[in-house]
Amino acid sequence: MAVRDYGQYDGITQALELVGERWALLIIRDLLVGPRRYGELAAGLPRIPSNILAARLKEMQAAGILRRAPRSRVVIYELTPYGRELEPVVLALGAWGSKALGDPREEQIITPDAMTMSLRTAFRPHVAAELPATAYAARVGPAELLVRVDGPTLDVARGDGPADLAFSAGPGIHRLISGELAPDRAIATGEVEVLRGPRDLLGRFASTFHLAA
Amino acid sequence: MAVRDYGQYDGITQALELVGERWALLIIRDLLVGPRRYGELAAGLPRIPSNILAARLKEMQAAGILRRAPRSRVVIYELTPYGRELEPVVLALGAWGSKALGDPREEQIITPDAMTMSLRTAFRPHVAAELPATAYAARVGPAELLVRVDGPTLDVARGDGPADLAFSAGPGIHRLISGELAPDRAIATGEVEVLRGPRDLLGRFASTFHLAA
DNA sequence: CTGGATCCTGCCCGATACTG
DNA sequence: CAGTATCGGGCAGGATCCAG
Repeated sequence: MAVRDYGQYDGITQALELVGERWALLIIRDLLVGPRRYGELAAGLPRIPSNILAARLKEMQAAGILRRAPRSRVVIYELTPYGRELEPVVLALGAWGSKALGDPREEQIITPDAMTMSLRTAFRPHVAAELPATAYAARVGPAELLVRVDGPTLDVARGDGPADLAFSAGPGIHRLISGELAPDRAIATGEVEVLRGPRDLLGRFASTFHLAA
Repeated sequence: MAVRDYGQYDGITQALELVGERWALLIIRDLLVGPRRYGELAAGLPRIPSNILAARLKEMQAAGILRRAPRSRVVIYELTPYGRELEPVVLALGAWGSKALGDPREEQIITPDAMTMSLRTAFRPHVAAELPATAYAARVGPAELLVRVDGPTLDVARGDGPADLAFSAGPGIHRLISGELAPDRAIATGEVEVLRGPRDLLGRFASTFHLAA
């Protein structure tokens, strides 16, 4: 730890020493959605080598960012309060990076946890507060999410459920959120397919989840 | 770029592909203070190998984060507007990391640019707005900074100048900003030495620059 | 002298096999 | 299922060298 060290004393450097290594912040991203088992983390990060996942978990545990918690026969990993304080960092990174997202390449996948954090990034509570409570069932690739907006609060859960609007989308959903693609055009081009519910609710979705340019 | 790829399509992953590699965000940190020449960047990051610095500059230039700008015979590097949008990310990282800063190790240094960004991180504009305009001349290790607070705006420049309060501090200045160390105790223990001006202005400094727990 | 490019060494990462 | 062990390759680290 002492050799491969940035050698500076300030907050940014310290942060990078703790979570600056490869894969670390993606593990944090998934744990911000909820506690996860080792296998769940591995499934959400298909390209991570298992030794790297194990190493990162150990390092971040030693740093007080996450903890191994035994839960009725199985072990789960969960963020400590200090680890949860990384949420603004992850949201800021997500907001910045999403502006540089082009079209997805063939091998790029969208995982449920990544999609959940993207929605949290794009969520505009002050806009949502003015709108009626709405539940959306969104299927993005293989990810099924139940998105409940109630006033200024957002809840995203995996799986299906009762929803005012159910739709299925490809990665083009990002262009909808970025405002690059208008809701009705998204439906017209087939990038978003409405499965149940009034299709004009997609406009409400787009104004609730929006990343400013 | 295609092999060492995270393989996911979302904002956070994209951000990490652009600025997630070693040293990248420290270069951004320094460029957020102002345009810098190659040698200035190298001086502010003493441990970076020159090939890595050159490589990062090229990569981030290709990504549209910074640009090489010829300025009267010399080349300077400056952030593009998109690169400047990383400021919230860097500030969030700095705020988070500074909470984990222990005592500095022997070899850890404080550079002027790092200190400038630390001050920006800790600056509380709403508090400063209630206080009279104040100029501080702060010497932290080898870094000499002129810190001007005028209402809700902050300006940090290198070098000396007219100031209401001039003080010299070690790395313990971070404990002052974190609230761990009261201003009068910082003076009493010698962690901060007031060179010119009324010493109770250090209290104003500490309430202007403060990181919430 | 500044702004890099080049070389070599070593370690981290990536991939996979293997084990409690 | 939850990791550990092992090995090869590639990026990082450090010194040196080159061009304008």
